[in-house]
Amino acid sequence: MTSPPSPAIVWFRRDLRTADNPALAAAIATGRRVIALYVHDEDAAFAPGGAQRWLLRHSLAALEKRLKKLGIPLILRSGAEEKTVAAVRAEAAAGSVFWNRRYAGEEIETDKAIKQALAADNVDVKTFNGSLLREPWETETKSGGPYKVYTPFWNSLRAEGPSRRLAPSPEKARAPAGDIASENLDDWGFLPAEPNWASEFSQHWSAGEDAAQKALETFLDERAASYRGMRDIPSVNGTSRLSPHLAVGSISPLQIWTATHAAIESGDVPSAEGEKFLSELAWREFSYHLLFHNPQMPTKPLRPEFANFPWRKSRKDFDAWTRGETGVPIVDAGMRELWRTGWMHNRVRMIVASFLVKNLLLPWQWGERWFWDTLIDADPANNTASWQWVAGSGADAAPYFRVFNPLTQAEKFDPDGDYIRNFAPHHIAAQKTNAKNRADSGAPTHPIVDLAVSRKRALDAYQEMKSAAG
DNA sequence: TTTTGAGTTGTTCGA
DNA sequence: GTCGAACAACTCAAA
Repeated sequence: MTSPPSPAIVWFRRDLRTADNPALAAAIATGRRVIALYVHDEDAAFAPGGAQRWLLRHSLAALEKRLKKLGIPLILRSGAEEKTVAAVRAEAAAGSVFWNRRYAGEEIETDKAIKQALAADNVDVKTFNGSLLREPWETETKSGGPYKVYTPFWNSLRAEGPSRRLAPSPEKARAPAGDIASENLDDWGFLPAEPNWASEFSQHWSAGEDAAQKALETFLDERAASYRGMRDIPSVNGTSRLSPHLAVGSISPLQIWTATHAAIESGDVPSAEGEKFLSELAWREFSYHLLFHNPQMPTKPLRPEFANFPWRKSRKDFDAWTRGETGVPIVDAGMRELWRTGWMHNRVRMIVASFLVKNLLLPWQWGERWFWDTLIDADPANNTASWQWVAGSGADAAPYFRVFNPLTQAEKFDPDGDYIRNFAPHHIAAQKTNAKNRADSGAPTHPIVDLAVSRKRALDAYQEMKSAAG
């Protein structure tokens, strides 16, 4: 007599959805019983930061509901990833484990080790691309290497298109035969208690794949047609706001790509607008391309001459930046939007990052860590690649002499001061009492650094680095 | 192999 | 107020 086929485990990571989930679809297609597993490892590289835990809590709850409709429970376990996956595998006597790939260096190492250990126990491991349009190694220059400049990367991606098809949406899955122990989501402490800094988050964000699909539809129906003109105005809801969903995988870039192309083809979205949106999605792909080919990117400058850059180490200035107390209106507004909503408009991210790195001359790694902890959409590739881009140490980075002037930026992109009024109203009030005030978006009340002096200081520091390197 | 054109997001200065 | 040049060469990607 032969024993019944063993169950298959699907290990969920940053792919918290049932639609277009290649690992889940493949596991169900085997016809075996399916165990859906999520592991929370406090010590993992890129363990979620504080704000993202809020999103994760709600995204996991949504996934649990979705899986229940398919007929299977979501098994929650905490502990070291390698040990925990092995333990659940053994308990359930699973014969195979499926997952969608990750791309940060430490994550690749972890997954490799787990795969080897499982293979040694004769467990079949299958991995998939669930998070990118193309695998980072599938896109190459004509001479065979990775891209280091965005535009040719984008040209190539647009010409080649995604390298996979949408995975079929599952309708039913076979539940595990016996009970498999699961922890309680609410015991993980992902929601803040006192003080509840996330009290406003739910006004701005909804979690789960249904909410993600709705957000995508709304964007394509109502905002994509004016994307190019509106995407840079922080007081306007002009962007897709899909980044939190992408970060935890409640939507896939392929779902976005496919829907956007359909909207272009049906004539609902002008192609120039839709293409611009897709080119922003391609920045995420480019960041993953860079991360895969430069595993040290999260901590070390890509350009070696930055290794000895003369960063300042002022905790005091850094704290003022984190609290939105720099005295520079649009910088303070941005940092307060981040704290209140778990998100910051892309234009303002560039402004506050430039201010930290250039005007305050503080290490981009400090800013990266703060963003990691406070952004609900924190992403290992996007966050590190973008900070390096602003600092000038990254691939295809801004030239060193490009120092944003936060007042000019505010006049340009927040001309009526609507954004500043929303998040840092005290600056507007301060100006109203000043007879000689400039435009609403204008002069800071008491900036912690003089903008002209600190700009010069940044340019000198870069000059110094260059002479030292040369 | 060599050459050539180009490179997300800007600011300031001086005519 | 507007506009072009300077800022700095350097690396990348493709022909």
